[in-house]
Amino acid sequence: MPTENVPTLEDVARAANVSTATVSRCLNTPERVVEKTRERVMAAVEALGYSPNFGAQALAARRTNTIGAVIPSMENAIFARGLQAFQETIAQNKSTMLVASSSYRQDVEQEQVRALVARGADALLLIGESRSQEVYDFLRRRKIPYVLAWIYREGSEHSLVGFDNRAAARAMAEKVLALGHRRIAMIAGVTLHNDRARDRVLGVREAAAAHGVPMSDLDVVEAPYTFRDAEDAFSVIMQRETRPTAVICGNDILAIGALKQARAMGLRVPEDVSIAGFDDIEIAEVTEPAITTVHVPHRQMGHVAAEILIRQLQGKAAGKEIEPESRELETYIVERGSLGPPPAE
Amino acid sequence: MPTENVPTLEDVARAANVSTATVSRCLNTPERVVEKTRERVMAAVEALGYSPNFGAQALAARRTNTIGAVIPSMENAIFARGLQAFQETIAQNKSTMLVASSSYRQDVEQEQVRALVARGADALLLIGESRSQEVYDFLRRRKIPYVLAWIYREGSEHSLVGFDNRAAARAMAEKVLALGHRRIAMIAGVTLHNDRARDRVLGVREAAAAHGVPMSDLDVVEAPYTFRDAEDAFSVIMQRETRPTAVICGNDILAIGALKQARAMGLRVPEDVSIAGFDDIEIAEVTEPAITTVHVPHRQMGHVAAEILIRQLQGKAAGKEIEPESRELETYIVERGSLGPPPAE
DNA sequence: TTGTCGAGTGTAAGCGCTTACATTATTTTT
DNA sequence: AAAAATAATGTAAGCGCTTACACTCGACAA
Repeated sequence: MPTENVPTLEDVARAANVSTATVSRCLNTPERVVEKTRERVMAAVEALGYSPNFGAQALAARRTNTIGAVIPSMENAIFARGLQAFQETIAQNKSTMLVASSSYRQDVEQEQVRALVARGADALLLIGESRSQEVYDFLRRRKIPYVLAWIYREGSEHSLVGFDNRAAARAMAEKVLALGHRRIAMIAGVTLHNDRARDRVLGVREAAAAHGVPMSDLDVVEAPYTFRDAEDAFSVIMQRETRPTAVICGNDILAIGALKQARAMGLRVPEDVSIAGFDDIEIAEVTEPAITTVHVPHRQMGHVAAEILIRQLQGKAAGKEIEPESRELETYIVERGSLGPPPAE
Repeated sequence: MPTENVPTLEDVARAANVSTATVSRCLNTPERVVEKTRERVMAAVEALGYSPNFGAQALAARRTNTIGAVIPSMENAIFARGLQAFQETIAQNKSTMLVASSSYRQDVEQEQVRALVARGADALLLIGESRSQEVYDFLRRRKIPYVLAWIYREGSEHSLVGFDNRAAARAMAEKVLALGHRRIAMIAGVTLHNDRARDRVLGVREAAAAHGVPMSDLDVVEAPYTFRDAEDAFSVIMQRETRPTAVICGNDILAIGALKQARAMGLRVPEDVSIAGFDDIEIAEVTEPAITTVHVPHRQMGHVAAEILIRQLQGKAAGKEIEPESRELETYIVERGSLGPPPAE
């Protein structure tokens, strides 16, 4: 039976009859300790049920083996899979992930970044690129490696792991246009402080313009990422003079809300109106009809983001400067049932 | 411009021309410092951009202001809302939440508990009650307050915040039986190491037995909480000699998978077959038909769990023994479209 | 044999903070 | 106005660990 009080390094050292330095080495750099000693120490560790004190370790080593992530929301599944992959990769590297969510608010995000850094996060995963310069300055001054995910563009000064939201959205719009749709509308996410949402709108607008299809400001309505808001947005869109034949949504949550509202309005999808999503989260597959959407490589994104951070951390430990490293991932359109040709007039 | 290096308490003390103790007090117990001094110190804190070193603080104060949570999965929305509420309440108390997910595996969970404690978690939120005694012993020895959520039963030695899964499932089954169904089946979650899943099965069986409705082992099939597995399970069930007229699912994910498969098989819900869910996660509302399910007070659960932990932590700081405190919450059935009377024979 | 070297281990100085206790300033009491 | 009580601040001892540096000792070269 272990003692009442939590054992310390010193207890182990005493039990194994070595110095605390040796115990520490056994735990951190076992190859620097001769086998016989190591065995003795490990036995003592085992016997006492020793586990290092995190604070002390962090203080002395100036490193916490903790990587933080600030995501906009944990209430929907958009970031869940990516984060899961991120965490798995982090864990393989003997680090822990700390998550915080910002509710899509820039001020909250900034607060969370500070909190995570204050708690010793060695590195950070953030979503998207648009945030106050202050945050970047803060991170740079503190020399904290960070990677921005869910986004990619050439020539950024940051480390980016993601895809070109604009191009992907454009591709989806192209597909919609290719099917013959000429009246299209969009339910976008809230674009304020959200570059992914913004880029997706841009992509759709670009494609429309390229095909000479007019899209007024009224054809793009923004909605927070909830089913309810999407339903309302869809209603608004469909009550306009000339109804669109296709509604492109900023993500799958919005698409599902739109789909539900379409049904409520007695519209068949895709016969009466087509709906397209973005993200390919799990539920996009189980609706009726299933959502045609842009597949995003969530797991790969989380995985690669983790790898980059780990590499930067190693470089930093070796005294090198942190240098940005980006990676573009591919998206593709998954054709399911919600997108079809426009109804004959 | 702040200095190149991260400022320490001592830097602040020097800048404000006071001792480090005073600075520490300004930050932690401001009422113990006279206003004029405090202003001076705060100005210095501001000017230097000081933020305390987490490790040092944890080491000296023997407390991290971190509360850990180990949930079975973050890939589906089951725990998301509850966790969000938990985190909000924790945050109000100037603590941070650390999340880990166990992928519904008991050994992984045990590992995560250790990891969180090693990382200095002051208290822990766990899901359900069924885990190795070792874990409880470990927590008790380390004097770490913990609460078990998503579950409730009388007379537990632990702190429980949740609802009676068995009674809730029984109520749902009663409702199904009251509608006239006499051939019912269940798609349950994997019951191994999962008391919520187990209790839900028990509740359904109890109700069936009470009404003299036979339920063989074949009528209850277990499936991991994914759409795909639920689809397969539904197929299996519907291929049996005598088809059930109602399928009660262990949670909404399973219900949605079942619903999808029903459609794929050309069965109308609820005309040909009724489907019931459990949890009332957001998507249960947007399927067609929407899922009739057991509403679980996710947010309240997270909120109350956090409150209990905070209280226990305060008690502990005051030198008291940790004493378990439980709270039962109410569930109710939300009637939507997926449950109806059985088809006429 | 002596000197050199390197591997293994120990010594001890912090890491940046909190807090018990000591000291000094201020207020209250008599 | 002096004594006593109280409030504000300072002093300094850790908290439990890592790691630079010092030391010991056997292997090997000269």
